[in-house]
Amino acid sequence: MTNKEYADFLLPGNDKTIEDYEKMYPERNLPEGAIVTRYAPSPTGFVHMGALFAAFIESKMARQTNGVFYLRIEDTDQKREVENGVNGIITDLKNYGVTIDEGMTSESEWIGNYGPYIQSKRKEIYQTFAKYLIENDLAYPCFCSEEDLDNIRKEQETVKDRIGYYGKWARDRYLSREEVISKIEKGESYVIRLKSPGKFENKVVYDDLVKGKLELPENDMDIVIIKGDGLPTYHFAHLVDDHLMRTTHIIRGDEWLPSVPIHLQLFKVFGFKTPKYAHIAPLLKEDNGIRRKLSKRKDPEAAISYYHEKGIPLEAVLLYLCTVANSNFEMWYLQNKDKTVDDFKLEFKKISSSGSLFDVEKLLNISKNYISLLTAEEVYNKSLEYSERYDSELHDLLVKYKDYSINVFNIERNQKKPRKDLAMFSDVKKENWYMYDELFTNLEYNWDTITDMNEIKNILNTYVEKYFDENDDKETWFNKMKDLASSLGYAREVKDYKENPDNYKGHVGDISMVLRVALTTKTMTPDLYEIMKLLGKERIKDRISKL
RNA sequence: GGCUCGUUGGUGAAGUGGCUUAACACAUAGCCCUCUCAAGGCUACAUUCUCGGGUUCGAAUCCCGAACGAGUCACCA
Repeated sequence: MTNKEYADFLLPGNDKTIEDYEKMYPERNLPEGAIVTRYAPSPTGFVHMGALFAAFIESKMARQTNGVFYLRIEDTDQKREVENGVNGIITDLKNYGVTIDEGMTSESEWIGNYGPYIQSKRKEIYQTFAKYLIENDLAYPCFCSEEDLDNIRKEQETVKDRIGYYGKWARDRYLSREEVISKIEKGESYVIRLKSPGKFENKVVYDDLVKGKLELPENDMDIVIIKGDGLPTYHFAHLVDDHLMRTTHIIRGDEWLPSVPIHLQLFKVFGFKTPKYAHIAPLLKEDNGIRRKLSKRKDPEAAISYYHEKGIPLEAVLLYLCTVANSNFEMWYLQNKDKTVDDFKLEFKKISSSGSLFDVEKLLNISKNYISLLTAEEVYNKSLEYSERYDSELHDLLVKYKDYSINVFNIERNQKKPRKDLAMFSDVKKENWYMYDELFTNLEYNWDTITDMNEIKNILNTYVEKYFDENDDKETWFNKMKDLASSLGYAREVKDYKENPDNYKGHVGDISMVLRVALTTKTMTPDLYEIMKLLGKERIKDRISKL
């Protein structure tokens, strides 16, 4: 039996060679300095904020160098798979403005010339590469059961040796070919392991784009490359896929840092050019005084759908992620307000090597500023889009009163320092509900300094009878408020009242407040004159008389 | 336990031996402006960079050690 026959015996199936695949997936013809990156999730649910953070950096780096960003699905663990997982990822990415050049576009379709972009459809490719190793005596079958492995580990613990399947502990490493064949003929199941040429005492040095120069022990573990079901492990799939898809930069979470020696070794064994690595720290959350990784299971704010449901604009999320990625972005953006994230050049070197606390407070602040710079029409359109999906009541009102709603959004907006009351589109109803009669029910009035109902009635009646004229401009309107105040024994100016509080019942502000609460029930609203303008004569009189 | 990484305020952080009496932003507090709120303006908020040694005329920045935190050690990714 030749080496080739032996390899075919262990992994029967196709007869392609590595060269065939090299020809099928040639080097990419890209401009100098172009970066090829990928986002490679397993379809186990929806996208996590930390994953979006990584995907954001990956796509940004590709984009700003005129490179390629693609989506590859890592579905080699069939136990963990979730129905419709791929579609969930695609939607989440789309919702957050991360667009792909190549890769999966649905559960089973893809675009690009380096596919399939889903690992379960690449089984033959991995096996071809594994066969090469077997042929060259760099890989071998291992028949250890879970129990066998467990025993090895226990023994290592009692002897206080390093844990793992390596060197003298690699039980099946030296099995003869005859032994292997007879085991297989008996029907024993097996995996394929790398025959690691590394020594733990040796160091491998490599330069991580984020963490800097790192010195790690060489890999000496005979890691599994092909599992019992014929599918590859992450390590092997990483080698094969990122080589054939011509990825230049591997950007991933720093939980992968300890396996870099494995990956470096794999690339070396095949003689392939190693990609550059950038290991980014996870987003953190403070929980009872300790910092831990933001967890999708424990933290609702970890799922990016959370932001979508609240109506936080995707631009704001991206703006925030960009400040976390490169903190100099914040300063740059302050000086370039008319620019967007796309115009900023992200740098690997400026990515923090330790994890950042994910600060929802700051995100909201960014979002608030972002929304304040939009036009009323834009706010309307985005609110419409949001409510269409998440708030049908609001949606109906926005459709029914389109121009009116735009005018409501326009209050204190077209000015140098625009109003900043909306941090997300779910705030629209919270902030503006009283502008819609349909929502102006079940009222609870929050009177401020003046709470005596007789006095309130007196103020309102006097106002409606003597001072209300819907055609007044703002100055006239406000002067009339002052007239009203003084006619009832209140100070025209707040200052006067503060100087001689005993001379007055209150001041013009107290009077305005009565009107404000009567019309909106709230003590905190935007400009009262503007509100009245939009409400109009009939509704003003109506709301006051109903009171 | 082995290996590896990290540690500047409540938070994100700037900072690479003298320009730092530690930038900027968020949060918080106070004042001002003001018909209310939001915004805006002003002010306050680390005498010190986890701790302990060392090198140096000089250290947050360089070296050594410790503490703490994190990651990893699967036929999961």
